[in-house]
Amino acid sequence: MSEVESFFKSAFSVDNVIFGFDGGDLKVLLIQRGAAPYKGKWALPGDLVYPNEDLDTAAERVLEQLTGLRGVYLEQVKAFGAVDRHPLGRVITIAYFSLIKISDYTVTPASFAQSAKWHAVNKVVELAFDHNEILDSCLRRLRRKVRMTPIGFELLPPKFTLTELQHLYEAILIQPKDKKGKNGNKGIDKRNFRKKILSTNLLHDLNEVQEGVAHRPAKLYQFDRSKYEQLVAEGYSFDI
Amino acid sequence: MSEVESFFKSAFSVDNVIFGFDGGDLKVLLIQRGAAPYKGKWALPGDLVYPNEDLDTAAERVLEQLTGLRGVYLEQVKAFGAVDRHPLGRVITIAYFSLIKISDYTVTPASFAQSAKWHAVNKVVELAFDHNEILDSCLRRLRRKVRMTPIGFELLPPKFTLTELQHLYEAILIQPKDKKGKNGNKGIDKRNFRKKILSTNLLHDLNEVQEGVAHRPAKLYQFDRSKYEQLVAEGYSFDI
DNA sequence: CAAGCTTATTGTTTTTTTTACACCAAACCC
DNA sequence: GGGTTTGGTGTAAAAAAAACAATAAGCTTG
Repeated sequence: MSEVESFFKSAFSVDNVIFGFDGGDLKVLLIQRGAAPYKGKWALPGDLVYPNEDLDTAAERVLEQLTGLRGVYLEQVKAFGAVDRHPLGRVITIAYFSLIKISDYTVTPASFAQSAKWHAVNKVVELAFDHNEILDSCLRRLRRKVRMTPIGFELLPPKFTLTELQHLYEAILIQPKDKKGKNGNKGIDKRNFRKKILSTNLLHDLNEVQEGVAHRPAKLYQFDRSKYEQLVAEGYSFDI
Repeated sequence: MSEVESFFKSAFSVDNVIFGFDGGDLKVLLIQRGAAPYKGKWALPGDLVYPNEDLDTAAERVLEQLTGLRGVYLEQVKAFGAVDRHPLGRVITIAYFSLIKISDYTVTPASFAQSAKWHAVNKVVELAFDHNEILDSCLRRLRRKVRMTPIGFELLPPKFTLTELQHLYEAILIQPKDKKGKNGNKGIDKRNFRKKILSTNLLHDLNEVQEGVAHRPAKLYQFDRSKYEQLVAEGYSFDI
């Protein structure tokens, strides 16, 4: 390792916690490492930052190389820099999380040989490096942020039902506390949730309904981003 | 610059926004740079991270070298890594903020030749590098955090009055919006503030009063940290 | 096509939290 | 002892949050 170490003295990287929602669980996109260290382990997608590249740009690049997506929600969380966090040298990493519509991600583009796969965040295994810790930080950040800003919609298709939206909030906010038995996590009250979310006036009723469901079809809504931005300019603050 | 540039390729630093409270204004401790770049400009205290030093440790070191203080409140905020943020090379910096009791900071210890000085956060001038942006981020973080966790007490002496505590919250939370004229920033209602803060039961009434004031002396209180930690263990969440 | 199944939709009441608001008390100064 | 200054207190109205259950709409099945 020593000749590697002398070459590879100090560097910085970005790691990206890419969240998605499949209607039931909150998921995170992980890659299986094809090379040492931690070969075979699941890890967050990430890369070293290029010498002339901003941190945000590097995070966008990692995201695009893996998913082909651009212009999606991306937020820096914090830096992780424990001396021994990387076995081959001093590498501090800047953690980001991004929110994508899971249906926009099809299969791994050709450019990435590694196998990438969605994992339910509640069932994530042991990851490479300090990536479990990074994931935890990003998840906590998401839990806080999703109640203060309307970023939840980034995880849903453009048209969605109120039930889907509620399930999204439940998947993000309700953590499995008690292992089993009667836990206090009842879920969100349906009537109160709908009342609250509709009272923001940020959902546009499309006058369309679901199709192909074996029960009463639900109405479809769309998030009205321009209205939100206008309200923010007037001092409005989203809060769910 | 080119020979410097080739030597000084890429590095990381920490910068520390050290907050204090003098009874009236929220302050930040700045140093005046004694060397290029930005010689003579005010800047946040910071330093390069040593090769075998954790990021948190580096931030603690910067704080201790400047103030002589250890074991004070310190929190990482985020990384700043624009390509051109440092004129001499690629340096990304990890921003921290810390909260100290302003009376614990006497004068610059001998180890630091630079002149360090408290500046009211509302009147901070143009700083070196991207330090204004870093300060803004840390201030926003403090504003959010001070309402969610009882960190405000870190800025007050061990014994304080409710009026002092209220002034602290006002100094942190009320931002001077409208330049002049009738702004909407009325300040916090005294009765409601006292009701709310006392209802947490986290303030211990010391049965002592102020001395040497030319008016009715106020009662002194102390923050009960052990009670807070016990309540947190039971699921309590501070909220002001 | 009727009965049954599944999910969607809706309103009221109670409780809790937040806001608004004004007067007397205590110490010092002169 | 009267004036000045800051400390300390309660109540009522408004707003927000929480608790709670019956009917509606479409599909499936017999």
